[in-house]
Amino acid sequence: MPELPEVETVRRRVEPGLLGRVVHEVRAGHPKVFETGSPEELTGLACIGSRRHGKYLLLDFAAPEGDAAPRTLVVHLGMTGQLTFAAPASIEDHRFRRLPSGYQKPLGVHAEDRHTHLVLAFRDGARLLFRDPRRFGRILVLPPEGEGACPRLARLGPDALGYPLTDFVKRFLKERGARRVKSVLLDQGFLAGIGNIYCDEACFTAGIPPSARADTLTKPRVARLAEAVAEALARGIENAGTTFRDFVHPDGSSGHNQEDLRVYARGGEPCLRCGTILVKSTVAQRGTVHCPGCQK
DNA sequence: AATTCGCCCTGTCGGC
DNA sequence: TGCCGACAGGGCGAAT
Repeated sequence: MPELPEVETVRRRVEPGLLGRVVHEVRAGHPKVFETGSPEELTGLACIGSRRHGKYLLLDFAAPEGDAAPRTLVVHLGMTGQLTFAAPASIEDHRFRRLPSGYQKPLGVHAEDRHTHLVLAFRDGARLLFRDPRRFGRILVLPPEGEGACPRLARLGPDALGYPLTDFVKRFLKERGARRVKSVLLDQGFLAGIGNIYCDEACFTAGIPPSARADTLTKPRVARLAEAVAEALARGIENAGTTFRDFVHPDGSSGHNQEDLRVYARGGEPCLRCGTILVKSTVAQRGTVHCPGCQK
């Protein structure tokens, strides 16, 4: 489930291939994937840069000569979204799919299939593909002035990457309410980019149970939580994202942060720090793992 | 007003 | 072996 580190990894790795390339042809798949605007509007435009806000990837396009109106392609990967880039001469790998035994995948770009919902074919033959079997992902095409008016983006709080710890503490204390800690961290309006994996990991590092009521945390513990969130995200990016099943880099390769996780997906296994058996439960309607020994 | 619930989706996995 | 229910969960609108 692509969260901030996964999206940032995709952004960094897909941008070099996109810069300067001009969209020649657009193929769109399932209509429900497209929420606002149409990808056809990108035809003739060149990619001039990329941004990210929380889990949203924003690709900016402008006319090479400057006569057509610019557009921003907004991509949310949802649960199973994959954004891949095929260089002009690359060969499609029809074996591109998850292997039953683990996260090793053949290198290559997936062939267009029934789950491919967007293909941007560039003039030189390169292609950007969006594939999403479960279709929780969304694609929006916005004019520059449409960004502020887009409800999805407007609802987002500040991006979690590089967010000042003092601001985190201040706003957490002010906005936490009677919710559980996990509920606050997952709230994209509070902070944009944290999902289930990095939430559980940060709570473990901070020694806070995800189910604790947010309004019971003392200020020092909130400060620890802020640090833990920053640390979890930074490590996720260093490790190029977490690949359990579907997440892939634009070239089809995998992240390796899954080897560095302390609690997520480790329910029933011993805690790496104290040996206590990790407990799996449901908090804020999400599968949650924590260590009863380390998180009190 | 704040918080929780139900729904959208398909592939995978465990149990029988 | 094969079928089937449970599960994964981000975000949004509805319900409480």
